[in-house]
Amino acid sequence: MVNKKPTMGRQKIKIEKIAKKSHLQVTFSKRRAGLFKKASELSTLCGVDIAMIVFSPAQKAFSFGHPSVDSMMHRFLTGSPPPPPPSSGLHQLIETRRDANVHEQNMQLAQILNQLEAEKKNGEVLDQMRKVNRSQCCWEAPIEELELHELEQLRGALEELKKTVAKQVNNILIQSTSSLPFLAVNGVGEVGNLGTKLEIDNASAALHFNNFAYAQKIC
Amino acid sequence: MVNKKPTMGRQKIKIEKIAKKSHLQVTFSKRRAGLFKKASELSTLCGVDIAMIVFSPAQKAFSFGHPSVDSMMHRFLTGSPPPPPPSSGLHQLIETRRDANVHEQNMQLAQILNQLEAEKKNGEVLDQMRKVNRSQCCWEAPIEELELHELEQLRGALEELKKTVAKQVNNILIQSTSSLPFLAVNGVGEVGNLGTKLEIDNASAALHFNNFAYAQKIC
DNA sequence: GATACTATTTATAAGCG
DNA sequence: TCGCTTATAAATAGTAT
Repeated sequence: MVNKKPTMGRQKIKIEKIAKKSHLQVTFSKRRAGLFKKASELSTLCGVDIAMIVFSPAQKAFSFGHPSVDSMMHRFLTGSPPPPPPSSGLHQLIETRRDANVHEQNMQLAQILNQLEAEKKNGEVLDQMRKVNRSQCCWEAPIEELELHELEQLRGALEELKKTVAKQVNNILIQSTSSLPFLAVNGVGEVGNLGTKLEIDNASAALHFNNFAYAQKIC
Repeated sequence: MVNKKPTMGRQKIKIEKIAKKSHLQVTFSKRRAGLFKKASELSTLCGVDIAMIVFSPAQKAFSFGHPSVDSMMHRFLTGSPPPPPPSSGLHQLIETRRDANVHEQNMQLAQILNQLEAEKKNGEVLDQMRKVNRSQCCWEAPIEELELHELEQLRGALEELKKTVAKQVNNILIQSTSSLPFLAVNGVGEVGNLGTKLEIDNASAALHFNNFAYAQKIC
């Protein structure tokens, strides 16, 4: 009887950058799928919202977002008052926050997540940026030298944002937003002239949640 | 001989909303940790960027972000022509992009991811916002009525950003930013009078990166 | 890049302190 | 809420397609 097994089976590996590119590619593919599945399961099991973005080694990006965005935006816009947070001690909370640096970071994250999800919905942020960008151009000549020193400040800040976007144009991104069953729908299409591959996993799911929803309303 | 085993061992479960609340809490805790660990591993193994936010059942949010941005941004900004997309067809890509709605979304995602990671590093974005906010105040009176119609546009766009942040104050967020070993540092603290719990997993990871830094420089 | 096929390594559902 | 243990469910490394 030959003891030759078909494969070595799973081998233990160190968690460190994989050198061999082909190998890395396979691992990325598998683990990304696994990660998304896990996220999807967590979302379903606990009824929570999850947003995630993963940039592939090839400069493409995969994103996963659980449902919630829809319902969240809905409540948000329709203004349906959320149950949990009793608006009572809200102000105190706000005051306290000013001293908590960590909170600021958290806020930023939350804010960004919001935008992120919002964009997915209607591309609001991009519109904002364009608007800013346009305005900017109009100014440079006419005002700059007058006395609007402050304006420079603002402009600088905006430019940063604008540029960040502009600079990333060459990053072809793949976005796949899915919820469970996670691999349900799958559409593939070619876009652009660089052989860019666009993949979209989309399974509109059952969301729950309303975070920023009331935030808007209360403050 | 008693065949009584100490435990049932892991049992198979259906991927569906967990009813028992105490159970759900435990599962959430464990799986979130597992998810973050997986994300961390993927990030390390493949050297890719990952950003993720998870809202807990209690309206708190956990976020995970891996550094990698640096490598991406670095290549991007230092102009080192990224292997795949030869910067040659950049303009074409930009043009093409205008017609690809999906690409816009992707860009937005990328941009936001960037900001997100940037904040984690030094709260630059927050600073930006504050700056903008301040500048804004200085203007309102002096210029507004003159002829800077464009300015209004810009201001409006900025206000949106500012407001988004301000409006989210009541969302206590738990941010855990970790890289491997992922559970290294762990701080817990109580905040506010709502029994809000703030948890922070912080493994000042070895981030590398300065996004807006060179962005500013290059553009 | 994505899949299929196993042998193994991991992640975890339960249960207990 | 956490931490720890155990038995079992899942994920996945190595390969080949």
